[in-house]
Amino acid sequence: MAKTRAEMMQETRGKLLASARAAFASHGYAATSMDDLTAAAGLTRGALYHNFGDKKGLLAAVVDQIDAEMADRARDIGAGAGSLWDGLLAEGAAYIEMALDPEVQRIVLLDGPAVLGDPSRWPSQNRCLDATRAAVTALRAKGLLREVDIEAVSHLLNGAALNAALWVAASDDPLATLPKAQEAFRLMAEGLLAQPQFQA
Amino acid sequence: MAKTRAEMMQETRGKLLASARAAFASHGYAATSMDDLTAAAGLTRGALYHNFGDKKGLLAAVVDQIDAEMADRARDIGAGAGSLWDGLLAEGAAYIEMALDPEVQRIVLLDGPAVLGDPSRWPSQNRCLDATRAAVTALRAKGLLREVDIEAVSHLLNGAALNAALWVAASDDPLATLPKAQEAFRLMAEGLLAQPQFQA
DNA sequence: TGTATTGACATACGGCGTGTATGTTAATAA
DNA sequence: TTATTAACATACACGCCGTATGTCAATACA
Repeated sequence: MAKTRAEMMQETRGKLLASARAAFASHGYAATSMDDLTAAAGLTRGALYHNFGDKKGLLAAVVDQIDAEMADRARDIGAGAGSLWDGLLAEGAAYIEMALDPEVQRIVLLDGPAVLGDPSRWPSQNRCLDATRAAVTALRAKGLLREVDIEAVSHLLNGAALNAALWVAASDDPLATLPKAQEAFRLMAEGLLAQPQFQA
Repeated sequence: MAKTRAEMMQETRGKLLASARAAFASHGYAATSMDDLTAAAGLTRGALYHNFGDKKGLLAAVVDQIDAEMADRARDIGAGAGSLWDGLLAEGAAYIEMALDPEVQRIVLLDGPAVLGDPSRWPSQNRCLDATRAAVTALRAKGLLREVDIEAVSHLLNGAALNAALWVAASDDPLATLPKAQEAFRLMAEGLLAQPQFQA
């Protein structure tokens, strides 16, 4: 069966995204040229500009893709936990672990915010924050928390996990550092939510 | 009195740093050209490459300068507090507030890590982290904490403050959001350090 | 004091990369 | 079957970084 035109386009988009992910992760956004990128995918810059507008558009698409995968994974892990509390803590631990991936670290955590500008204004890179917010919101809706500024708490927890992840990735022995970071994060999250102001 | 040569050089370095701070903060690192930068300072690119090596070197110098100012300010605020506990919390609040400054936000928090690479490997942008680490270390030395993984806690607190700062800066009404972020951060830090594992 | 030398900075040049304008070809529609 | 659109390739113009070279004043030295 001959492929339809829309299918072909999806295929080229996929090739470009895959090539961009590899290139951005290994050399960084600024140091990768569109020529090399597209050549590695067996295409030219014409396809790229036609599909993604410009270089920033391509990065935005890549960030969005990775962010979606992270959110999916975090949600599965959170849903597999016994309680909402455990789910929130497990998501945080998973987030720290996922940031060990160079693609996540370099593209989503470093280049993404710098190139795309203020993260909170962009639709991408917000799904993980949305997951944290949803977890905190659920806790409050269940009556397990009260008077929580959900936004503030979400951003604090996300930032803590993010920086912990960067620390882990930069450490001499990431695999040994990871559990320390996850344990400290768990203590932090529990300590915050155990504050008398929040307890129902 | 005629200025000596070293004084002249310090003066040009200062001019270039000041011009770079303004340009990087307003347009971002990538969108700033060395020609415009130096022309605004009444100089040419020759002076820049002679003094800072390359564009990254200039950014590193700017980040270092701002970071030093932040650390000084945080240290003053921390030293003015009554206790070590209050000092640590006050430094965190001050950090969140300082990140409202576009120079801090854009240059130190966004472009710095992306362009200069892994923050923990760079001497700059670590003084604020050093301050947090020093505060936690002091608490432990005083016998007020035990069995704290100082590194993990420092990175968690720093990351939380950083992300909170970005959230505040991006909010519709930063001045109204700031106290919420600071309050939530205080609760988080207190909650973490109040964990039974840490209490002496 | 006169000269040599160094160093701070300016100028000139080459190369690379982005973005756009134009061209080409294959698929859909009439 | 033909006209049109859209996906993609090719060609060009512009800007910017980094380096190589040049210039001139300040210091060192005799």
